[in-house]
Amino acid sequence: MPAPKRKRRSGCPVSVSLEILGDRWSLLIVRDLMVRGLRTFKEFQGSGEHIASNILSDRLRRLETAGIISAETQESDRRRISYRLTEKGIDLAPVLLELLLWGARHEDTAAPCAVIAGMEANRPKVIAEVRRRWLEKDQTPFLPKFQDSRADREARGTKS
Amino acid sequence: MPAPKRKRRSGCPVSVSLEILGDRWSLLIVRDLMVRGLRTFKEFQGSGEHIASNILSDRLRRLETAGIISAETQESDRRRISYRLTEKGIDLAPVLLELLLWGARHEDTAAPCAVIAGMEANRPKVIAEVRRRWLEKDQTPFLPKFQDSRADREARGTKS
DNA sequence: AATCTAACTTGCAATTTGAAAGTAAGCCTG
DNA sequence: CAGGCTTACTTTCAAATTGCAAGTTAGATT
Repeated sequence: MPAPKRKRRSGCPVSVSLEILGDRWSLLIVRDLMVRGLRTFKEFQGSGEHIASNILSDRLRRLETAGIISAETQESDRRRISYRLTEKGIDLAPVLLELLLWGARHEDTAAPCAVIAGMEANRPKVIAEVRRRWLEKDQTPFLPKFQDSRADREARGTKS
Repeated sequence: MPAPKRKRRSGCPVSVSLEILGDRWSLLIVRDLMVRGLRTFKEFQGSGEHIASNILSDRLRRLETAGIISAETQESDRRRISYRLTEKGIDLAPVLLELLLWGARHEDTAAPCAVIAGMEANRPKVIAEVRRRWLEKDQTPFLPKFQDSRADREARGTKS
């Protein structure tokens, strides 16, 4: 309902969503906040995909401008800024879940089949759990880091 | 299961999906194929968001390489190339649907509330219908073009 | 006071985008 | 069957974006 931004390419909701989220990094930050319990700049940097600090800074600003995350300096250490998903941000859970399921089904990823099958069969439960964790500020990781893909591991195994 | 591409940022399925789909255009082409019945280069160009021809060409190539669409030159006119979603491509329906619902809920778009509410309440039916149309090559548009947003219309109404 | 740390900025080269113009293959018309 | 159209691209080139490395600044720590 809110936010009449600048000029849009079109009024199509898909197009509008993609203007906000359509890049290689924004949804990864949302993922880190949503299912990995990460909160700070430094944690995002160490998140495995090696985002450059200027890009991370830019994306955090855009996500905040878009109302998807909010920033708050921590009381205990005022250098630290805690980022948190807004309601609009947590509402991206279904998008992220479907992206995860699609990637796991059609690409070579490090996600265990059993986990994926479980999520696929219980979408509403997964969403509800993610949402509950957000509400209660439960910060324990819901999903692990999925270190590397099968291809990567094999490449390492069969060295050269 | 297939396709061990080149080097991945990580094995996380979300990250992998975003490496393939994470840009402003790819999913719009998928949308045009999935719900608007568009098939050809020219039709995509006229789809409302004004994609440049070099970008469109590049994205079609990438989507084909990724196994999301397939290309076939038409018998009737061999200049014409018909693009079609593969199974992997039609499996993006849930991703697109969730992006649509999120955009419609949180941004100012041209999608009628009633339509959105209907889709939100009947996700499986919407997906099934989209899939059925794909299987049967039913080309009649499932969703319209969503000409422009409320903001746009108001701006035009209150001219200057 | 000196050092460390977190979250940025800045500089700059390399890549990507986007608008416009060009091209090549295949149709179509007189 | 020549000349003009149409479709699907390429090419060109300026502008914007990315990514790496090297600062910078406010605040904590020793």
